Amino acid sequence: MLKREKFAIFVEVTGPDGNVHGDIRTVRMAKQIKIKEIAARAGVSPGTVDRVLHNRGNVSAASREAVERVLAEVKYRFNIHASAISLRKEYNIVAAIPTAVTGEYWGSIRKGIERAVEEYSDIRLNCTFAYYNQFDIYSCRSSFDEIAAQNPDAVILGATFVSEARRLCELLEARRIPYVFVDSRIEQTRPIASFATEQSACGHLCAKLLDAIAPPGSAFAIFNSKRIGNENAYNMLAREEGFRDFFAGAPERVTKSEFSVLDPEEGEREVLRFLAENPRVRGIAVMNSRGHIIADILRRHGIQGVRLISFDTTANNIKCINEGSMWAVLCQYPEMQGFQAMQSIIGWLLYKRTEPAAHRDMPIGIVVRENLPYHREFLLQEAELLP
Amino acid sequence: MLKREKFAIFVEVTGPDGNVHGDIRTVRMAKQIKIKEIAARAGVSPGTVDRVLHNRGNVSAASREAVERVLAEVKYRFNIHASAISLRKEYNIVAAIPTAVTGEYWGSIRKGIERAVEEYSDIRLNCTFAYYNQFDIYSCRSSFDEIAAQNPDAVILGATFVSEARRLCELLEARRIPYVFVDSRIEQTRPIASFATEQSACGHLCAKLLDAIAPPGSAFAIFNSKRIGNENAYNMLAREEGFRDFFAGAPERVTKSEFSVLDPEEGEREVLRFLAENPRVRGIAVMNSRGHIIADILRRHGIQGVRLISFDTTANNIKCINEGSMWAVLCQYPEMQGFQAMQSIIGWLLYKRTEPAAHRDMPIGIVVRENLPYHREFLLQEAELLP
DNA sequence: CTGTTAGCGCATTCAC
DNA sequence: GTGAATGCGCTAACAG
Repeated sequence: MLKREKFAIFVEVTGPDGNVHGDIRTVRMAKQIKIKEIAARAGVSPGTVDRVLHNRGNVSAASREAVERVLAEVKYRFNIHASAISLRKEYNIVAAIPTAVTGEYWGSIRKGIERAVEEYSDIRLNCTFAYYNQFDIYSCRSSFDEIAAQNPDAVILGATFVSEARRLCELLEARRIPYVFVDSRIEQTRPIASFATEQSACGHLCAKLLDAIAPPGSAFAIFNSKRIGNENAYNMLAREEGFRDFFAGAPERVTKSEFSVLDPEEGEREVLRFLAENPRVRGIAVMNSRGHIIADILRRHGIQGVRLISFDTTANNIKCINEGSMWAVLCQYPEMQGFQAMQSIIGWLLYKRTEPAAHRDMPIGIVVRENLPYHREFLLQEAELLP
Repeated sequence: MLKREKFAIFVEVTGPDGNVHGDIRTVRMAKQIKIKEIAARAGVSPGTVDRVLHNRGNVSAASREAVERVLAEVKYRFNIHASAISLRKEYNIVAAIPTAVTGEYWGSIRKGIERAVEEYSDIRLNCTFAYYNQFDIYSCRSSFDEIAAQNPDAVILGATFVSEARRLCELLEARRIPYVFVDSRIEQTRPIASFATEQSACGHLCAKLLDAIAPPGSAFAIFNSKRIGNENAYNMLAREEGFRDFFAGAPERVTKSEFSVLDPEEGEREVLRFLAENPRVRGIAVMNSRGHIIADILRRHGIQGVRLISFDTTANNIKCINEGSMWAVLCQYPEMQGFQAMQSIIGWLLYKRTEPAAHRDMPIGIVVRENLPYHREFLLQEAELLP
């Protein structure tokens, strides 16, 4: 009834009813070929194979070809453990990002980077964070100059000033220093990878949700904080574009307003005035993480029936979601961005993965009160393999 | 203006306006202590330290104490690379799960498991899949018996028959074979980890969404497929409970119905009849992955204004989301579950992480048409470090 | 240019 | 019980 082979290969199980019930199959690891074996087959020494694999020159055309011929037949993969263990180089990596406050967006990106350093703690990584004020081009420039001065092995860039970023990228490319982007992608640069959310899709989604949850025919407002926040204007504009695109057939349903963050009382007056003047508005989109400010105003003034959606699972926003003053936040998984950015650098530096990876769009998470308790910024469990 | 030390430690950048603009700080890896060093400090040999660390006996009380004293002072961590490389054992792992069809729920779990095997390909893992028919207790029993016969090093269990699962777990515990659950957690068992979604929270979320997107005062229906599907009844019941809980204040708004899957034409008649008899129903929840069947019926009959939410990003459901016949699916990240299950086994077997991990609730994803293109079952990029 | 060799940190014999 | 010795697969320095 049970056919069995050493460690089960294929088994059919026939039950009392005469039917086949089960099916067992084994996925066995293919035996990995080693450098030594490749060397033997190519008639060269392991050292030469290593030189070919890492493209580090000093190999005659003949040897190279011999090795490559073997390589073409077998599918060789580095044993990352053996690599890591025999690699004693220290890597200096700089992350130049806007000031990262714990619990806010850039703080999460930083956390993701730090987690990667932790996760790969068997690799000697020094990570330097160079923070700048994202509303201050001088600080950005100094920060970037400093990076150049450091001459690091790789750079992680959270770029809010496009021109400055381009300048730095040129410099890095000239020095052959690899770099990756987080939270952005900049044309005419050649990062080894970039991680960002498709902002207009976020705006589109935001509109879709507000439209779905508000009474038919409602009007909607885009609220932007005035020049202060923790996001760059570029992202906000792209989101707004996506939002308006959703209502392209009825643009009159979308209004836009601004509110001061620096002067909260003035901001509050602005918001209340706007709502009084626009009674058909039944949904508000705040295109950055400052939605909690609006939520507080709505809550304090007992304004019902106006749904609010904002961005990023910051500490403040989470509070609002929980107390019901905000309907949803859209989440960009900043921790994942940071983690993956560092991962791609490790892949490049250590494992010589030298083709630039395509840009990666991050998932867009929808977080409402009911799934908030299960939401995780960092979606793979942290450092699972660390003892 | 720039203070610098070897590789930047702290830098303040003063701009033309006299303000401080930047801030640079380095996170340097703490130097890890090695077994050799511990041995030296404890006045024993590396071998002895290893024996203590792995609890494998043949150590005098005196040596053990000496080592443990040192261990208490320093925070030692195995170098996973060195461990992995010097560990040449082959591990046989069995995954006993319901028949896994690619593109459906259990197929994704399998994929996650396979990805983990792939990702950790430097560890010798053989994974055997023992599939059973989740509606057939005989097949489950045979499958589980086979597992016992195999005497594997660890087991992944997707358990739909509680009694059978318990019986197997007892057996495994007696033989000290570690096991983990995916998609479930079963009382009175002691898995080293378990990964599952909080099903009643899913139901609750489902209700919240339907309520939000349907006109005020709408009625809602729970549609269940009759005894055929790819989910176990237990999960469906828990979801229903959560759903009803949301409407606890107005239970009359929730109706329930069933439809045949085996006989599609009959199923269609049932659905149409139900909708005709319950015109106030403006939202339908299908508590398993079979929502696409309802979606097709609604679409083919041009029934507008009834929102539909189902579970799992199966190929069929994704199609419906895209064409607009389904409003959302709730997603349980099955691939992640499979991946993490295997990860926790690796952690246990190789890195001797021996405290049972707490149960892990998976995130609950909301997938609508607008964020579908960015949705990823497997949220950390796949095999990023593989060459 | 190329082969040889000495580690990397840990696990596991094998003598003592 | 315990320490010394060997090897895992790969990298890099060193002779030729």
